[in-house]
Amino acid sequence: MESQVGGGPAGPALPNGPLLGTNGATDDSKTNLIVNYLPQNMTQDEFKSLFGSIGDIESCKLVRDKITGQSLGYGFVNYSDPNDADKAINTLNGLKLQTKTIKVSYARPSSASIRDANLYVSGLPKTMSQKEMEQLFSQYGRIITSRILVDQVTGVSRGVGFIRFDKRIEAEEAIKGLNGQKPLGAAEPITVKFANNPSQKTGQALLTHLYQSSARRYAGPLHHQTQRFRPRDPQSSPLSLIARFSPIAIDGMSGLAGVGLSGGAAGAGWCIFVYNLSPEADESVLWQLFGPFGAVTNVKVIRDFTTNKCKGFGFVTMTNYDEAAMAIASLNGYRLGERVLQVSFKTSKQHKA
DNA sequence: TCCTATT
Repeated sequence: MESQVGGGPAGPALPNGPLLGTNGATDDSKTNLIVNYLPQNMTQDEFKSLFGSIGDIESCKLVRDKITGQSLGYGFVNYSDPNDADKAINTLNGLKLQTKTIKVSYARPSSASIRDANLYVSGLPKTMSQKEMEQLFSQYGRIITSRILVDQVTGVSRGVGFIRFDKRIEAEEAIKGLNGQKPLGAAEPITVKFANNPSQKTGQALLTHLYQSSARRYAGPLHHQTQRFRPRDPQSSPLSLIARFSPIAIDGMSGLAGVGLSGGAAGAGWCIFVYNLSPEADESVLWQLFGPFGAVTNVKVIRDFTTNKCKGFGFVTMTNYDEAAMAIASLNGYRLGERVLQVSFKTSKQHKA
């Protein structure tokens, strides 16, 4: 649906490495997706597992900070089959994971012209809605995302927000046209400038971020998103956290799978047995149920080979014991539609030493 | 005065 770069502009695009046209068949605009608003603690393996549940993945990448290894909260998935990409958008877009609602959409062709196109806007009238702000900016180009920040308690606008344009030149034009201007009937002029670069975070900010993103989340599926936790006792946080967020931990599944944990074939973690799923149940329902409790590395719905219907049970693998225990405590007896789930740690009969 | 969308 997006017009491709070959649309005819004789301008200085495509410096030397065209993304397509090599053999006439490399158009990935229908297989390549971008995924936004991922939970901070999702790993590459979890990311791959989630999107691999839809269909064969050609490649996927969770984008991480080059230095800290921390997830930047978005990633790319390239499916082998365009139909699977379409299916991923239809079934995974809007999926709630922890406190985030993920967004799944086709990736635009990568290009320098779409980078640094994010604007920070302040001084907005408190009454201005996101839609009104978009209307104000839309005259300068195609808006990819917009957001108005609100007070976490009252929900009222803080008068600041973000506008991401498709192209950086559009953002530049918007600054020229709107910075210092008064929107229609507003008492004060707004300030429009490029947003801070995410990589500008100080070490202190990063540390704070680590503490916050690791604070225990609520107990219960899919609902309230309270972020009001106090920083934990410093003594209780450091090592497990650092391990969790280090590059070693992120890529460590391959080499040390199963060590010290009840491992399943799916990899290291705590395997959870989920019983009384409906015949129509699919992987996404397991992600929805367990995702809010913490790091989920794998989900599997057991299906009848011939009918392809769920046989009534499935498995979920979670990385951390306390999150798994919380999920079990909360979801065992949980009513899903007309059914009451039974949830417990998987009892392993194999491999009795 | 900053939500985290370009490999």
